[in-house]
Amino acid sequence: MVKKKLRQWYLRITEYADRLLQGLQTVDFSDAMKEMQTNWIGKSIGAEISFEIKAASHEQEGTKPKALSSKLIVYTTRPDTIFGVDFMVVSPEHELVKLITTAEQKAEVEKYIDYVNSRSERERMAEKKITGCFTGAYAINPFNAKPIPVWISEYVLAGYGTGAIMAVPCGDERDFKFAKHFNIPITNIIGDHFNGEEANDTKEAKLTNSDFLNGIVMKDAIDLVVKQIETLGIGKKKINYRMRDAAFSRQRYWGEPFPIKWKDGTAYPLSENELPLLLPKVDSYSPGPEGEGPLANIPEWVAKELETNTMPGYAGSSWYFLRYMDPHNDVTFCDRKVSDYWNQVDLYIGGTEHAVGHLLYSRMWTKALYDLGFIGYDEPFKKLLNQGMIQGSSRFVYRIQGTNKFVSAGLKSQYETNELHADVNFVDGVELDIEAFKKWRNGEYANAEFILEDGKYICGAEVEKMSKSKFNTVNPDDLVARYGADTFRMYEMFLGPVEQSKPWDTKGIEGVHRFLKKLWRLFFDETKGPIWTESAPSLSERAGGEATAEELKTLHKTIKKIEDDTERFSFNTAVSAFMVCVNELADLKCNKREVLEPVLIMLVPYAPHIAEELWKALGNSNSILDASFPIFEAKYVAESTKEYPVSINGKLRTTLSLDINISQQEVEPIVLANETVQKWLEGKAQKKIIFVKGKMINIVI
RNA sequence: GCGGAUGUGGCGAAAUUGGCAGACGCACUAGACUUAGGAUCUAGCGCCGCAAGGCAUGUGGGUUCGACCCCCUCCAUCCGCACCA
Repeated sequence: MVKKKLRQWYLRITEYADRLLQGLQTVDFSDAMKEMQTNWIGKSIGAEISFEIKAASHEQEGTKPKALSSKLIVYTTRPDTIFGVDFMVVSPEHELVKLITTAEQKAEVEKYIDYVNSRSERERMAEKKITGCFTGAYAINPFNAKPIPVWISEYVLAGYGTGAIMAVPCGDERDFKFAKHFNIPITNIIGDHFNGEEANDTKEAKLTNSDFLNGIVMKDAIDLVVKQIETLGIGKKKINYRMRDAAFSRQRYWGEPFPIKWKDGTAYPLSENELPLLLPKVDSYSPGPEGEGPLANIPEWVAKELETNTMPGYAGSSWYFLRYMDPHNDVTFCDRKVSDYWNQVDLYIGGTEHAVGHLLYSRMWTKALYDLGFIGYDEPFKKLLNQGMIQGSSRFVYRIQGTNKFVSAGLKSQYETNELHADVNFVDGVELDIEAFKKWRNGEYANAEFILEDGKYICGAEVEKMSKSKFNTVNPDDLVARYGADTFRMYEMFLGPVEQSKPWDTKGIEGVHRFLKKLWRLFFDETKGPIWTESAPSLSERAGGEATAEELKTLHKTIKKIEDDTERFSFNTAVSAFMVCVNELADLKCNKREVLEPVLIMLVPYAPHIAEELWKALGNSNSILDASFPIFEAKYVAESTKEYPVSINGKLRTTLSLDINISQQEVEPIVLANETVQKWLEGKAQKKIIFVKGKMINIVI
């Protein structure tokens, strides 16, 4: 493997950082999503302060300090701690390192930089060792002329802020640990708030040891110091973002071409009449000779000096919803009148895995198009609903180290084993189908031996992301073939709240399937054929009369529930409401078109195929998609009495059927006369009777 | 470490505004129909108890006439970010 520098294009998303942050307040996203984007953008308000540097070792030797033209500029969010700075840390890659390192420290610094370079990013993140090296140089605190040793350490990142920090060990945990590790004396500027055992990042402490800031509460001192450094011309207020510009070119894959051509090493955009730039037809998508994209393999493309990188997937995914509004327009991507008409995407259902990618890029893209006047809004998605992930349920086998023997999960503690994913498709529950396992991966385990428990090989199990690499993927095609797409769709909805993740488990799918069959039987009998009836006798020989009050009550109760549940994305309870409805209609032996037809219409989004099929079976010639949603009428569900729960001291003891409009005065004597209530009162007088109309009755004794 | 979420029967879950905990479904038990049942129907099904009743929404506390729901403590699991000064 060889590391190579490649030409890359970047999307200047950092230009939009602040607006992407502001915009979050105007959209209906979950808090988790807003939090993720906010953290990713990582806005921080602070100051850049520049420090004079002197090479102290020269001074000590009595020679003239070497005049250093470069100053050390640090970024801090806590300028109020300026008098607590006990050392500086610059990143090992910082350009100043070479300039300021003293002769005495040169060897050590070089050794340290070699060490840092030897470590991969992964190692650096995984093991957080405290490492560092003194440069021999000192920065001068501009307020009290105190010399501050300058160190280098890998914990300071070159890419953030100025790549250098002022370390305040009494207020920052990492700085504190660093100071302890290298025995750097710690200045306490927060009085009692610092205990010497750990740093305290409070902003509430009154400053001590801080010259002109003494006695001022830290959070109030921040602006004071910023003003002061601005007056002195040694720094300025500065806002930083953690977010980086997004790499916007790809080499390995086919993607949209850049409308860019090169001339003498300079990139020029193609003129309008050269657009659209279309990709050539190719047979092979292999990468170009020097790790460039596939386009570098195409002579006519290269001859025109066109850019050979292609765009990443999110180039298209950032704005496709606009094209969907006006897909056949060959003049512009989407006519302004059209996008004004459709406006924002009302509801976007997607997973959180796109939180800091696609969902951030589309927001930026929309803002750019808005700025250019192509669309009239700068947020793409009005509301975002995060559906949970269907996770995989992984199975593991345990191979005894250095052997081809596998030990059943219950016995694995007796051996040194390696855990391997086994394909869930040949595990029944947790029992491994050994023969299938032996044939797996072209017989890689054909000669494996197995240590069984009770004659079975038991696998370990864990819930993980569903992924091919974990061999825990299941193919929905099998289920669709067996139960149909409607059952599959409805079962997914029935599993639980949409926004919750859960492992894929088909245990309950039968229930949904039975429901659909039961629905079917309201229309058709296995032997008799069609059994639905018409309300008006003249329309059919199967006349059933008017729908009864009970039938209409079931229907309208369901209309209300489905409307409400769908509106609040509570699909699992909506499915259950359909089940209740069909159960009730079956109990009532209701086969009336007048009642069944509205149920079908409501069912369309949940089980579209069967709804349409039954709709057609009823003799409708249009599509059920064009039918209008049934209208709820309260009169059919109105009750005249209510079964009130009666509690004594909050514990349910009995229920009473009472007039819906009964008042507290009327209730009290009825309740007190009740046999069960009398029994529980045991002759004692009640202190209070709580009566909540339409809800409950509670007697306090 | 920081941030977000979630904990309710054997299982998936419901309880929408603080007011009957467990709707609906799976699994299970018994029965009916049947040549048959991986079809359908009936009944039962949180735990303890013969019953009356008691106990139950991760733990411990608080507020309230009343808490799965509000507040505090702790525990567990999942997800995201992970040295961002």
